[in-house]
Amino acid sequence: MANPKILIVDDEPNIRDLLTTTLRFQGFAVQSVSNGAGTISAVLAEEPDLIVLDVMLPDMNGFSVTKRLRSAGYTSPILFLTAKDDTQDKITGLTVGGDDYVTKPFSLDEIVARINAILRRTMAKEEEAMIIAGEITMDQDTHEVKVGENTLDLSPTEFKLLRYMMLNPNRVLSKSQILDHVWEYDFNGDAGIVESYISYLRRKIDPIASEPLIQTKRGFGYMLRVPKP
Amino acid sequence: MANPKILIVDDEPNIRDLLTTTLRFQGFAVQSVSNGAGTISAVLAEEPDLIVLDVMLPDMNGFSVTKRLRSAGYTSPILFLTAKDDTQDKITGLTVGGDDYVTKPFSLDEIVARINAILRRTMAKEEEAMIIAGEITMDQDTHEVKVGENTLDLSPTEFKLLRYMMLNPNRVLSKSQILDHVWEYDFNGDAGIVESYISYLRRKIDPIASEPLIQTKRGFGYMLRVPKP
DNA sequence: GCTGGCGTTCAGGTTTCTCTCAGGAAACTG
DNA sequence: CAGTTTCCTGAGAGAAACCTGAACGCCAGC
Repeated sequence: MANPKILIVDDEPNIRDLLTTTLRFQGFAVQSVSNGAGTISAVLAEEPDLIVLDVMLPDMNGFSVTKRLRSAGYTSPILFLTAKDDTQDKITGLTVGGDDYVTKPFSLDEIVARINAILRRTMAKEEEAMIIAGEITMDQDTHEVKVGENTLDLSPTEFKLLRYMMLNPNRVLSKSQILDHVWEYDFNGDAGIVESYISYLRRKIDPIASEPLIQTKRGFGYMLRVPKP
Repeated sequence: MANPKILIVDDEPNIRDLLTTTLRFQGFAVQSVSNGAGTISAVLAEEPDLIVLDVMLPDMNGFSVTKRLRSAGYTSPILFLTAKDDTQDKITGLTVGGDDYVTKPFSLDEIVARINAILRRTMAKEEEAMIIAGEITMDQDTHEVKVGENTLDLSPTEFKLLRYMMLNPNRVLSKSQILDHVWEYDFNGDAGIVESYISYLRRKIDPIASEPLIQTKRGFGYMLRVPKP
């Protein structure tokens, strides 16, 4: 099967570029438009497998766009981008079927994970819900993480950090790389927070792992060590 | 495949020349421009496989340039050059979609290694993460170095020095040559530090190697001896 | 309103690294 | 063989990178 097609709808050029670059790098075929009016024609022309749709557009809102898409016969799922203070019922009104939403500002890791989760359900992409890295297993649907037989209890950020590392095993990841992928794109703090969270993860993983799995590569970053298969 | 094309964007002529010469010698097809305005047209005309982009340009900053490149449909990776005292949050947002950054002042070895790492991932250049020189192997992704079956634990500088020597085996490398490639370009200390680091390397390698691998060519420099295959 | 979990910052402590220097060893020169 | 040059390496000062406990504010749920 060819690469899934994704259409991005957002009026902020920064967000559009950020998403376009990231998703292209993930192997998706990406198109983007900046307003609601262009969405309909782009969808009809491209027939994307998924739409990333900002709810607040200058010319029309997510309801109108969705309504018009649905009545035009488009049935593929939509991932909505909403502001954090949007009311819950406004959001639930939008997400029917395989749809989902993430709040702005998001982290890139988050968006990619959600998109894969949706596509896993709608296209028959089997088997990818489970991430396995050595003795650690992570179920992206249930958020269950295990080291050997022991279940790990992680905070949301710990979970995302570990997921990012598990998706890039045996590779040195710099602190800013981690920051860019795991934290929200407008995070404006110090890279020291990565050190803190690495410390938290170690405290939870090391006591039950057979060996230290998170290694420090001084001067370069961190690495999740996974033995060769 | 033809040689990868690289575009260098920096306003300091010294840096431009330094990079141009080095990268041409590495076999890349190199072009260079001095400001942000010229970048767009150069990119569209040349379609480089990678851009080396100084974040601080006189006419516009790296963010603006990147933004305009991305919205012009240019998707190839960018290696950013940033000042070391730029706060980390300025760097944040840069390492997305295969992009990377190095801080000024850099070492030539560093730049070349990063460029190759990026191209390895974006163009399907497989298998080159591993550098092999006789009984020494070096994995550039995991930073793992082995002599035979034994793993070596190296400091960052030791690692870079050994990498440079492994990339130039059976060739006498003068101390100033080593200094130019392994140390940052503005380092103005004594060449004696190379002696120190050669000594460190020997102390770690010789006990587990079958024979002394680093040879002194008195009056000329050092050489990593690798038997013909 | 209270509580507890979470994200974030910060500072002290610790480890590790870089770089310099100087005395001694080795190699070359005449 | 004595003098000279070059190289080797131990010791150590200082800096950088890293780790971690503690504190604070925020927010959700009770």
